[in-house]
Amino acid sequence: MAADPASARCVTAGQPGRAARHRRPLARADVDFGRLPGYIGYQLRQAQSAVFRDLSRTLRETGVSPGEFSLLTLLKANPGINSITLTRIYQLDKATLSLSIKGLGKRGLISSTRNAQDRRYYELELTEKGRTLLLNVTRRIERQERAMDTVLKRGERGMLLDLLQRISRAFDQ
Amino acid sequence: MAADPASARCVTAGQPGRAARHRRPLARADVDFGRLPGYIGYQLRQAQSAVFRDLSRTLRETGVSPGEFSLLTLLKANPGINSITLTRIYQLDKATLSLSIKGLGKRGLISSTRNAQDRRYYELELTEKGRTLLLNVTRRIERQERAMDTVLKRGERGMLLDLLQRISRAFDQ
DNA sequence: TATTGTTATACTCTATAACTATA
DNA sequence: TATAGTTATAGAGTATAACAATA
Repeated sequence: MAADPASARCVTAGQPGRAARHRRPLARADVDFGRLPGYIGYQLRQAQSAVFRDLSRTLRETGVSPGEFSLLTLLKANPGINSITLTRIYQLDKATLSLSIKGLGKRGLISSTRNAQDRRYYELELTEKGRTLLLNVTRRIERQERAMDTVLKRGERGMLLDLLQRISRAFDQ
Repeated sequence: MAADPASARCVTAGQPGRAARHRRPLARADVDFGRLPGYIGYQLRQAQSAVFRDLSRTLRETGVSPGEFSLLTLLKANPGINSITLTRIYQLDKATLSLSIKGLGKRGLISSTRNAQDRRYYELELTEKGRTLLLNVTRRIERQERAMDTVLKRGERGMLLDLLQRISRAFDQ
């Protein structure tokens, strides 16, 4: 692939050659992406990071991160769920989740109640404050989802969700 | 927070109620995901992290991270590119990219040549060692891509790539 | 003055290991 | 002995700010 081997090697600075074409920074449009755009892994990362970047901005004033939003939503739908179940869902270590849960608890968004039948478990639940904040955050999330719909034609959202789920499942462990 | 005796503020431990249903950990199938599965942002994160997790395992013995793979590929396709151009592509801070580049340089995978016309620029290029390693890494990446194809029907890869690109562009700054 | 690049520092997210308590 | 959960620590990956060199 390297046309002229003399073109760089740390010593040829200034010699005319391939590299000399890049004296000025390339515009994005002039960059050759090679096979990257054909890789699902690459496009997935690009899309995810663009969405994540936008979402972090949108959620900043709520003080809730995208990951915490998922956690709160799961807690709302499954009051009393414990952290071991959450680790199975997220494929995160229990120590990692323990920190997230501690953070949400410190902010008064969730409560943790020891189970009387088996005192090793803590039942997690949204507090009133947590429920209220979650409503606000959910509105912002859904505004972002509607923004995505503006670049999707009818039926394409469902298609995309299905394709993404199949990719996830393909690598489930 | 769970270990905190103050968690007794929840006081309902042991009382029969909603939480009592969850004395034992829920299986994943029994968890209510609420509206999460309908959010593109959520499915994107799940898919991306599943793929990333698998890839990190696959690439471990090469010593190259997924992000470094993209960087090396771009360097191969655009010999002489400089780091400012790379920051535009990746939307990463120049300080962040400087660290990645330093890492690749230390491992002898890329060379950095000062431009003689404008000595502020460094032209980046793969070394022979970098080219050889990239071939190996690319083989692994493409094996993963073929694994994804086993869950996709004819035409669906192209559809997915197109949808992901549109989502990325929708949030391009 | 503006641009390319580096370094110091810090923050977030994550994992591993060692620990406590409970069963 | 096994399970739920916490804490300490460390490693990525990232950003901000201050800086040096060059234009």
